[in-house]
Amino acid sequence: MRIATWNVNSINARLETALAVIADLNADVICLQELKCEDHRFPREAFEDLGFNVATHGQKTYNGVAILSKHPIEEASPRLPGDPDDDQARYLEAVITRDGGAVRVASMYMPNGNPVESPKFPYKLAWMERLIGHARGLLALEEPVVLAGDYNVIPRPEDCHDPRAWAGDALFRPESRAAHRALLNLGYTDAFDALDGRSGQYTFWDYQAGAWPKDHGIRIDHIACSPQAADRLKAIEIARAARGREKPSDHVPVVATFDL
DNA sequence: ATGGTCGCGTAGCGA
Repeated sequence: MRIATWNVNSINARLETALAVIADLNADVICLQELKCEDHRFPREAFEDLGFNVATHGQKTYNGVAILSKHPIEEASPRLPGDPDDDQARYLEAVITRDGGAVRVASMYMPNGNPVESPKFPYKLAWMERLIGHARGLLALEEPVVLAGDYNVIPRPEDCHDPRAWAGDALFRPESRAAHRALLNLGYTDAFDALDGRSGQYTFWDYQAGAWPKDHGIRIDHIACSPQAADRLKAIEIARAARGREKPSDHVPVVATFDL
């Protein structure tokens, strides 16, 4: 089973590009982020025509996450537990079933957190703490669990072109990196760490200042696997070519392959 | 060169 994550940066502005990118991915499950539309404006039929089941959790203008799956989607559950007042559409969890097994998949769009002197940074850290609490509970199920998404965290200095340029940014602050490590330290395996780990393998390049042609990117889209998923993890790929297309998202897909 | 680019929605915010 191939499970992908991709921050699409508006599904409606990107539909033609998205259909081409997704055709190339050959994925069974695709977690999308930054839909930037309410559920009734998601182009569901375009993906159903490609053979995907569709679950969405959108909102007007900002955020929004979806799960596309060639296998049945069960127990689709929007919202990260732990704060009933959080109305930002950043989390959708579902169980993907196929003969003889199931995998629980979350599509996540973690808060950016900038500027760090604003309430956005504590919101980011609180969101990550809620995720850690929820992810701890999921481990008790002893199931294959895959937490995929735009984490808005640069894990290591080697995951950005110029660490000095990112010093102090919410994506690279010690608190953000520590929260990401704490999630993994619960017992989750980061798919890229486990199978690749190279420097300079980016998943995001800003639209500004020639970041893509200069390869001034950052690696912020990640896939965390429970032990039962990590046991079956076989490959990790970053679909870098997507950034060179017409009308690209600023992120590219990441795909993990499992013996599931 | 003290900006630069997108998307949403139609000004200015978010990234």
